[in-house]
Amino acid sequence: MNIASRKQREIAAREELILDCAARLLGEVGHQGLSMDRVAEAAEYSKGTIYQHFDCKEDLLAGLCLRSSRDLYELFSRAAGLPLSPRERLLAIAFAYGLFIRLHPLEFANMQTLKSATVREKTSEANRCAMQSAEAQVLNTVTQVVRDAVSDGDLVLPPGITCEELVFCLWATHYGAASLASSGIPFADYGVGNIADTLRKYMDDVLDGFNWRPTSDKFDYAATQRHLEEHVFHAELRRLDTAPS
Amino acid sequence: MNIASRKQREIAAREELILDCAARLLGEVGHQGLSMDRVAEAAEYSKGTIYQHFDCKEDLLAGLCLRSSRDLYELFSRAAGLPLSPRERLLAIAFAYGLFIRLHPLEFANMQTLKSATVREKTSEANRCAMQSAEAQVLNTVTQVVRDAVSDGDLVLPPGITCEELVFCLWATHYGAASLASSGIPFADYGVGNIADTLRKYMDDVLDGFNWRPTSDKFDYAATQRHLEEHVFHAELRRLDTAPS
DNA sequence: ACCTGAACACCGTTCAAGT
DNA sequence: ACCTGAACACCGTTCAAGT
Repeated sequence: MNIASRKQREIAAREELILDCAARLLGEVGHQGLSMDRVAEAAEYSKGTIYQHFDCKEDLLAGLCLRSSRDLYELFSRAAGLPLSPRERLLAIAFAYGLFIRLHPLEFANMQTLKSATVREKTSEANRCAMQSAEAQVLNTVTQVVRDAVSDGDLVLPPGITCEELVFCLWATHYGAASLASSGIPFADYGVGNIADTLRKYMDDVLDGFNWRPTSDKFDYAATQRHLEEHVFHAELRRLDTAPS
Repeated sequence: MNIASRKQREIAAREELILDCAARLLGEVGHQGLSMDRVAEAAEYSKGTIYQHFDCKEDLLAGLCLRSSRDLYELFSRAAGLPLSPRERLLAIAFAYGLFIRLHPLEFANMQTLKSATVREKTSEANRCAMQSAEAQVLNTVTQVVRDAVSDGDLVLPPGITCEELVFCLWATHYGAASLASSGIPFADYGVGNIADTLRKYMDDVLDGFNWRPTSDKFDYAATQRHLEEHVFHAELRRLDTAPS
């Protein structure tokens, strides 16, 4: 029994090593250059051993995506747990999302890849379930903030829309904006210079439109933004400035 | 001169033939199965000839994407040109977008692929420019409807947000929702059963929040929706019912 | 029992050889 | 001048042969 569990730990450690190597390779050679050969070589195992851990390449990518989801969950948890009003905490989550994408552009691109039905259905069931539950954790973190706003009386949802549905639409907006922003389409030519600023302004207007109190004419959300930048996520922002990949 | 122009026409016709074959193959073998070998075989030309038309595989996919953008532009033009109020016409455009995605799921997936910076930068400059101008046409169609609303006095934009920026955010929302919807993530488990209905309801609330007149408490937009389904896009919807791929 | 790496099928791309 | 398809390098995946 003891031997078996030690063996299990070793296998888990090797899986982590493989994922570490894959993550590093992603940064060095990009998504296209990441091949099973290179992963095997970097991890100093044979390809057959890699395939004992991951059913196929997509499954390996799913492993990376799962890690990213957990990183994202940590950032979201920090944002959602701040001693601020629900609307400020939602702003903090949106900020954390943009921050995550800027900190980990390749990991975000990989998460986008995994949001393709054809890719996803090739992953192992174990990894797919794990990803699903990680995604649910992330979503629930946001949903809870909206629920807090409702129970505090800050937000009255319009009839026919639930907290979960609102969160889905907010997610779609931010995910869509991030996807388009990373597409290389020259939006500046269309009159959209700074996408992050545009999105933040738009979300202010949308939440004001939902009459989510305190509305932005009664509260200085720009000050919250500065607080997030200068204190809450200061360390992460510094990492961005020093290493602009 | 005459001979040269005839030759040019023949080359253009062959390019269309190649794209026809590629589009058909996309439906038959999917994105993964679409190889340059298969395209060459289906078009009954050698691979070398295919490469005379398209610099690389990504360039061929860009050719398909360009066609899809033109199809989308046609649908949007019809929606934007309806003899209805600006807000109804925006609803019609949103409907057309959802319709396009349901009619051409594989083409939409291909357009998503082309919205990746790494893929896009491999395409030929000619195709990239053509895609860009096609995208601009699509975007401008929507922007014009918003401009009409502003000049009619139906919509007063909040300070600090332009028509173009609003359109970008609306696009991000619908694009993001469509991407997530086609990801295979089981949103029903999170409490979002029907994504299309959710999005429509949310957009009603958002536009009401912007006080875009007539607001939905003064006007029956569900009736507009029925009108679109039963008359304007009736033929397309029938195609969907008869051939549910 | 576990790991290896040669072998296989396939793919994108090129280019010398044909017509 | 234009087209062809063999050849090349690479990739994901498998599995017989080792230890």
